[in-house]
Amino acid sequence: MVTMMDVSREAGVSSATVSRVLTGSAGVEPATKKLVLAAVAKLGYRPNLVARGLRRQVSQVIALIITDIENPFYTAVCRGVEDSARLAGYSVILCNADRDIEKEREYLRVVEDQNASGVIISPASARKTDISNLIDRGLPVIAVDMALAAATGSVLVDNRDAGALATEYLVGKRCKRIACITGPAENSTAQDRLDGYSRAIAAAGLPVDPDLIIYANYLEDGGYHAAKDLLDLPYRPDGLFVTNNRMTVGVLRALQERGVIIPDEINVIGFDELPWALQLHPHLSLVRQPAYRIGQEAARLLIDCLAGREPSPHMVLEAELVARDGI
Amino acid sequence: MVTMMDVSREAGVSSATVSRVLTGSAGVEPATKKLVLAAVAKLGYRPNLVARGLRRQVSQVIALIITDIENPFYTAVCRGVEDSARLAGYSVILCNADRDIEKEREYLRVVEDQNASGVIISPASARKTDISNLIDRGLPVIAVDMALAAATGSVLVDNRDAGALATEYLVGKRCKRIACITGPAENSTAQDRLDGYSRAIAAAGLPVDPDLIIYANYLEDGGYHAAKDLLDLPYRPDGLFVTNNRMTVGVLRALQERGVIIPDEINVIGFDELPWALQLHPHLSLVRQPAYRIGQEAARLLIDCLAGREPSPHMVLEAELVARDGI
DNA sequence: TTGTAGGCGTTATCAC
DNA sequence: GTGATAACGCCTACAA
Repeated sequence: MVTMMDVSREAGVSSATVSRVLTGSAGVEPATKKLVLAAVAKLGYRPNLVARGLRRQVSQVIALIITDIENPFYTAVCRGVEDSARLAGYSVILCNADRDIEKEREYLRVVEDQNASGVIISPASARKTDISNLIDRGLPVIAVDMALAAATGSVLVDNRDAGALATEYLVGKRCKRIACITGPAENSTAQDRLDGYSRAIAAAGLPVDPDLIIYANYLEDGGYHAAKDLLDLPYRPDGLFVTNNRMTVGVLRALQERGVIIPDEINVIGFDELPWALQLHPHLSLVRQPAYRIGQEAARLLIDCLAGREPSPHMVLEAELVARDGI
Repeated sequence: MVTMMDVSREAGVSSATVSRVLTGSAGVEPATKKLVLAAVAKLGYRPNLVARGLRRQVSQVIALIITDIENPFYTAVCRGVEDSARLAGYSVILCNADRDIEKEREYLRVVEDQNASGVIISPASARKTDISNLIDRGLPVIAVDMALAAATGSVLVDNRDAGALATEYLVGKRCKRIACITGPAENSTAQDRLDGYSRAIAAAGLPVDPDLIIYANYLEDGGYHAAKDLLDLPYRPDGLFVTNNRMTVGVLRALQERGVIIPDEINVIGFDELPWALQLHPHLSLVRQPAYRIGQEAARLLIDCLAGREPSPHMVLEAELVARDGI
């Protein structure tokens, strides 16, 4: 390994001067600078990030803690974070917390021990996720996907509005019995989307029927069983809002098994991207969060915080309606 | 932050002794040890991993460089790596190289600068991916998904056998004109799967028709256009082997647009998991690599190498045929 | 403008 | 068995 000492010897200056050149501090004679840079190039020197991290007390690493790496929404967020961080010279540690509050807690500890510069997190729970240690240490934490009271900043969509947007689409399709399959009751994001649904139902003058609201687990099987239950009702719904992408897969399977055709017998609107769905299911509409951009902006916000910028780092992005009324 | 010095003062011993207790070195009086552990617990001390990394010259971090984070195969590998690494007390830096040799190179540099303990990589190219720097520095590198001559170890399936397995399935379905859509010509894994196809075609006594072999880009649009081309042939194929999952999505779309029914008009076998496909396309068969296990084993192998174990860390796993002859 | 020196928190090598 | 002490590679007062 080639160290700063080697460079300084090669250039005939002290290591302090090398450091100054490399960190871009002012006050180095241009000639000296040239000398140093030549030595750096000649020896192929690259700073040891671990030593730098120890000295500066922060690494150039940001941690990204996500909820579900098998969910395309979160992978898109990842890409956004990664691309944005990379441009700014940061590395990303990715941690998949798996909707598991324990695993998440453990990762938050690791992040602290590794002296990450900051954290981007899609919390497992708005209430239980505890970032106080990080905040106390002065580490910036940006929440995505779910609001977190203690967070330094956040990049979110208004999930109530998004839920209302989805529901209004179904209202516009003249649906009279609109059902909603949402996530776990303790999940605030799921609750918000459901609130939006309720608001839109009320605004349309439709009756709110508790039978038409089902809480499920945000996974395929949850969507599947919920859809089956809805299809078994004495009066079937003619519209269905599913509040996440993986449940939408289960819903499609249930409909397929029962031979129920979209949009003839029921209109369906999902939430968040399923990369293949738009290709293979031309009648499935959806409300889509700008996942990649959420990641990008979160990283940008975090890096701004690290640089001491950004007074109010809270950002609300718009969810988009992808209406697909047939080919 | 509470340091080892704080602990040593609390316990009334030197920091060297604290270190010995914490690293489990032999030769510490049980009574002293108890004292130290009590102090650690009381102060909530946790070692600074950065300082340890600097001193020991290796971190407890392994880097995972993957080809495509939006491909469910790789995300499953990720989970395997992560779960396995976590159990052994390692953190994972995830890097998404995006099939881009430049991006991959850059990540390999970052990994070196961060003093990762080792690397697991699904190479962008068997020829161009250059890990010699890491190997020279003594860092173990485990290749997955694609063989890499210089790698310390590897976890792979035999892609020729897997390709043959897929093709034999179609032969068994009495297909007479079997096509293959494979990945980029310079991709050795794609080439291997194609070789397996050719071998099986020959073994079945079927003619090898160059029109039935298409090289595409491993992405949805590539599969889509390739399938269209095949459907436009004067004599349509009655069997189709698609060598990766994302292209399979494109193929399904093309078939759907043309109204071609599986398995009545054509039998299709894909490669690698599409989490939703098994649910929504009951007639789509596939050959599946044990993605999660590949990740697990790769991490295990790497950690064994780091511990100085594992004389020949090359592992070949079996791909599995998921035959779906209808409900 | 440049050099010297001390320390970030840990571990390893000596003595004792 | 335990305690000083010197690194690991870098950055930053402070001095020159």
